[in-house]
This record gives sequence, structure tokens and C-alpha cells, in this order.
Amino acid sequence: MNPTPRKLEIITIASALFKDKGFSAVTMRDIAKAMGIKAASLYNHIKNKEEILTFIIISLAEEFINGIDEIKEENNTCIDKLKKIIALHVDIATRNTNGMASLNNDWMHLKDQLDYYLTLRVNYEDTFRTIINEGIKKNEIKSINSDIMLFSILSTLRSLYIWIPQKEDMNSSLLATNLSEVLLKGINK
Amino acid sequence: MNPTPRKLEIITIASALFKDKGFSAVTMRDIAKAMGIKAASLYNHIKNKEEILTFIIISLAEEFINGIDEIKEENNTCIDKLKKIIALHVDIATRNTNGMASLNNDWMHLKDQLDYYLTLRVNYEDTFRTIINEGIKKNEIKSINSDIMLFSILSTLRSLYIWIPQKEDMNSSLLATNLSEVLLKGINK
DNA sequence: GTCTATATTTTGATAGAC
DNA sequence: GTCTATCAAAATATAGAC
Repeated sequence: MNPTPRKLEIITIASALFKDKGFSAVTMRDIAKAMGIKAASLYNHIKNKEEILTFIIISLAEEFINGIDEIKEENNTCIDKLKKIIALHVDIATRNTNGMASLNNDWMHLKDQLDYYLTLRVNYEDTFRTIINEGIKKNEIKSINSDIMLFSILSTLRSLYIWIPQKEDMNSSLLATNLSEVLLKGINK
Repeated sequence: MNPTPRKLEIITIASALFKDKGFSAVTMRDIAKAMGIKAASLYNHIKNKEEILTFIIISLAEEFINGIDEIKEENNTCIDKLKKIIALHVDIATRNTNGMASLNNDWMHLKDQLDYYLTLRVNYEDTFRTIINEGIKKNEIKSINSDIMLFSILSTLRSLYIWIPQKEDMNSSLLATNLSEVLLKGINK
């Protein structure tokens, strides 16, 4: 899992193509053309097409699990933990917009590491849900079905990659602040 | 745009497959096998693979635009209009969960009707944004960047199809009510 | 309406020269 | 590290029999 510079170049260019058309609709020839080389040459750097997808998804999934594990241990209110989770999503989605598309839409095409990915995802959602439930218990958060709250917030955060490129003018910390306001306190006056 | 029963059967079965693997990863043989016939037989009912996708996406997009056009004309508060939009999404996503996956993830594979789809989508988002902006003007809604509010709410609504099958126990109207509470008033106590 | 057979193109991947 | 040449498999789609 420590790619050479050339391999990383392939992964980066492939990410951009996967974002636009999805993993299955992008061919090795598409990736090669975008790199300015022939498809056969790609195999000097990567084992196969699957390896590209696996790297994109697993490295992102690990970033998320590491991020939330750190946040959950902090001595903080639950609301502040949620704000940090929101900032985590904004940060990762800003730094790797293209990869986020594969993480969201193409994880089902993983083979070798599909089970590992699913474990990471379940762990992430469980930690997230635990933080919400603690917030309810401590009277910081409304006593609504916590799955609905989890689903609502996480759906928005997972879609950030679609929206961030359209809003290049807005800086990350302002976006995270505004998003926290909307997601935590709503839009109703 | 008025499919025979057999054609509708193909579209329905294809929707389920597209939901699981995406349009590009599903072959005509996959669809045929799920129907219990051979791939060649499909072509007696449909022109090509693209036509299946086009029907799924365009009929859903038209349902949404018709729904929101009706809501916007009503003599109602903006908050109530938003509640109706939320109920619209819950309703459509409940009735056609599988189709919603294609609408969200495979619209870029449209050919003939891609421009038409994009027009419908822009119109939908514009109407949605206008309702939010009116709410701000009338002091019903907080004066935050309306694009952030639009993005946040719409991301959640667009993801409903992923979540609804996991929550079969919850009825549509309760879900719409809870979701309105969370999306409009937030989770913070 | 479904079948078999088949044409044509595209795809992931390898072998071996430079 | 990239190329040309090529393979084998898989894909969309058509023709024509039943």
C-alpha cells in the first residue's frame, strides 16, 4: 500500500475518470489515453484494474475510520464531536473529491477487499450512531429516532464531493461552519 | 413512452439489477437471465440497452418536476411547501426505490435524452431554490447561503432510496414527518 | 415471443522487442 | 518504462427458424 509516484499518477488520473463515468464504464484504454501512454504500459505499474479501485477506496475508508476514532476519544460535548465529524468530511472531500465518487458509488465492485471495506463502513456508522445516542442521553440532542438523524447527516456529508467543485469560492472552514449550522440547528427560524 | 406489460417487466427487473451494480456493469445477458429468457429475446420488446435506462430516468425526472410544479403554485407557507417536497421524495422513493438508483447514479449514460434530463434537473433545483429564497424573504427561514440549505436537504432526499429498504417497518408518512423535523429544525436541542 | 447462431466490437490482460 | 502485436473472453445487437 505504498505506491510509486507513477502508480499514484495512474490512480489520480483514474479517479477523475471514475468520477465522471463510474468504474465500470472506464476502460484501461481510457486511463492510458489520459496518461498519454498505451494500455499495456499500465500493467508495468499496476496488477490489474481492480487494484486501482481498491487503492482509491480503501485508503479513503481508512482515513475516515482513523478520523472518527480520534474524535470519539476526545473530551468534548457530543455536539462538538459532530461538528468535528462534519469538518472531517469537508476536509477529506476537499482534498480528494474524485476519490469520494468511487467510495460512494463503486465500492460494490471491490473483490479481494470488499469484506474489509464493509467492516470499516459498519464500524464508522456505529461510532457515528453511538455519538448521536450519547448526545440524546446527555440531553444535547433531540430524542428523535437516531437512525433518521444519522442517515440525514451522513447523506449530506457523503454527497459533498458533488458539490464542492461547484463552490470553489467558499473556503473549507466557512463551509464546515455553515454546514454545521444547517445540519445541527436546521433552517427554520 | 407507453410501454407494453412485457416491456415494463424488463424495465422493472433491469432497475433492480442497475441498483445493485450500476447500469454499466449489468449486461443484457444479466437482464435476460433474471427474466428467464435469452438476451436476444429482449430485443423483441426494447430497441437497445439505452432505452431501458432512458425510460427509468426520464419517467422519474418527470414525476419530480410535475410534483414540485404543483407544490410551488399552492397557496401555502414556504415551510409547508418544503414539507410537501420532502413528502414527495419519500413517496416516489418508496414506490420506485430501484429506479431512484439509476436517476442518481447513471444519468450520465443517457445519450438521446441527456440534454432533456439536464433541463429537467436544473428546473427542479431552480424551483426548489426559489422556494427557499422566498422563505428567507418572508422571514420563515434563516438567512444562510440558500445553496447550502438546498444542497443539504436535497442530498438527504436523493439518498432516501438507499435507506428506505432497510426501514420497511417505518411507514411513509411517519418517515416524512420525522425527516421534516430533522431537516427543517435540526437535531440540536 | 423465444430460440439458436452468429457478426462485430470492445475489453482486460499478456508476451516479447526496444 | 513504453511499445506493437495479439489473445481470449465478454459485450451489444441482428437474422432467421419455429
